Amino acid sequence: MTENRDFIQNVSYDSVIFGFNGSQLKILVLEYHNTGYFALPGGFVKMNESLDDAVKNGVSQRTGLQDIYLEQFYTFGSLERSDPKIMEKILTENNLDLEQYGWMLGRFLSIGYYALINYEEVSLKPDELSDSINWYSIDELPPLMMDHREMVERALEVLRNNLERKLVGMNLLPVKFTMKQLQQVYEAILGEELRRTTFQRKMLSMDILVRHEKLFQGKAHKAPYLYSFK
Amino acid sequence: MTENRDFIQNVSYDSVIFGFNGSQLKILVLEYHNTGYFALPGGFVKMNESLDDAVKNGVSQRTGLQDIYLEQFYTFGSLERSDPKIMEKILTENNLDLEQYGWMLGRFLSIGYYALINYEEVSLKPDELSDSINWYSIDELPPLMMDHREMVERALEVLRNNLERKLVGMNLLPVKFTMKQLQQVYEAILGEELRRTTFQRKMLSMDILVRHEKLFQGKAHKAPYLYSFK
DNA sequence: GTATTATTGTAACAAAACGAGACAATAGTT
DNA sequence: AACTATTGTCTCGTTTTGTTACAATAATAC
Repeated sequence: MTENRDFIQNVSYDSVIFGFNGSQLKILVLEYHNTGYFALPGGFVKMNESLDDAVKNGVSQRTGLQDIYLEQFYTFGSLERSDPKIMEKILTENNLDLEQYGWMLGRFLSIGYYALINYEEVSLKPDELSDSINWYSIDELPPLMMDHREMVERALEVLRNNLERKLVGMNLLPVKFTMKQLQQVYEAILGEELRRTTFQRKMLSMDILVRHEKLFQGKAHKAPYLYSFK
Repeated sequence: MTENRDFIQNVSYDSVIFGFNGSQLKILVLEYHNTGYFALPGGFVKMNESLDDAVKNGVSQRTGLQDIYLEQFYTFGSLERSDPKIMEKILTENNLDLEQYGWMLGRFLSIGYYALINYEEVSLKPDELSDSINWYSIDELPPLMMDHREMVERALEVLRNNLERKLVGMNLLPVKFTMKQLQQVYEAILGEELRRTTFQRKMLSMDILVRHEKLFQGKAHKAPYLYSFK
């Protein structure tokens, strides 16, 4: 089987890119040309490039964003996870030379990263092999190829565990946001409803927020304050 | 540079093997022949072997244990972490052919795992390249080569985070243990002292322990109960 | 034996955190 | 001017945690 000396062999990365549309947690999923295969955005690591940079560049290219919040969550290394049949179909449907790209059919370790990005700011760009990249709500995902579904589950699990210790909201919300928006981010990630008063009290007591002017939304009720992270 | 087709190229694993000697948290560190280099036990992943199995086998061989509790904690992928000079010295001091083992001098991604094992049960075996493998207290480690020190720090960090969610004590203690021993494990991992009464109340309220007979230690005070995990 | 000692198990009370409900303030609608 | 939905805050009761206290007890010293 052929190789590609530019990349580390048998290693890939996959990214679970989270965004928040105001009410739902979403991730980016791409679809490969004429195959029906849905997949997480992924890529390979160049021989003279750090793992973090490889992921950063890949996510940047697809989202048009710089300064992306990334967190590594797991490395997938089972034998069963790799499926040369699937990769072969993707290559042939893209009219790619199996001689040249045969290295993609081998067994791969894949390092999983999740990204938290501001949903509003992205401008999506599919890569060469895929004809679309789109947001999907995390509870309405299409069937994902290989072990990508498991990757999403595990990313979510780690994200939930990190929720208390890292300022997750900062990366999923605009700079200024209401308490309700912040609560909705937490609820979307945890997949459960939170008590409004308890949530508000806790957030305020943590001393991480700055209160700004009120936000007048043109609604028939009291206007909420805007907050930002300190 | 030569290759070895049996292994995935440019990928290794390293293991932080924790044990508890009754009062201190310790890890296994090996020393390479005639080099002064101290390192974490590591190895490579065979092309037809899962990542988990590779680590399991490596740790088994060095400790003589089966059924080892392993947890992956991070994959290290910077460019600077690899140092061909160090690897070259290790190879030459072991009289190994640079032509045959030259693939070890390249750039490596390394997947970090930590293991929790029963200190009493191990029978240590150095591998071919190292002349010793020994327990070191985590606050009296020798200078470790490359980024192995950082690996230990990060393993500890993840272990601490997992302390509440996983039954860490089960793997570091004998089957039956006293409440004080359990507390000492927690204190050693957290690096801080815990209140005896609060700790005891919390552990008992979690409904994970079974109380057995008392342990008479020949000491001039009340004998503690022995416990095991449910 | 009996007093002594250090440690253990648990109770008791105080302080802090949290759940649940209530209510006043208020931006816009009717 | 009355009404509506949402927000910010307070209260009160419950649960959890921190702290102190104390009785029980296994071995030792006498």
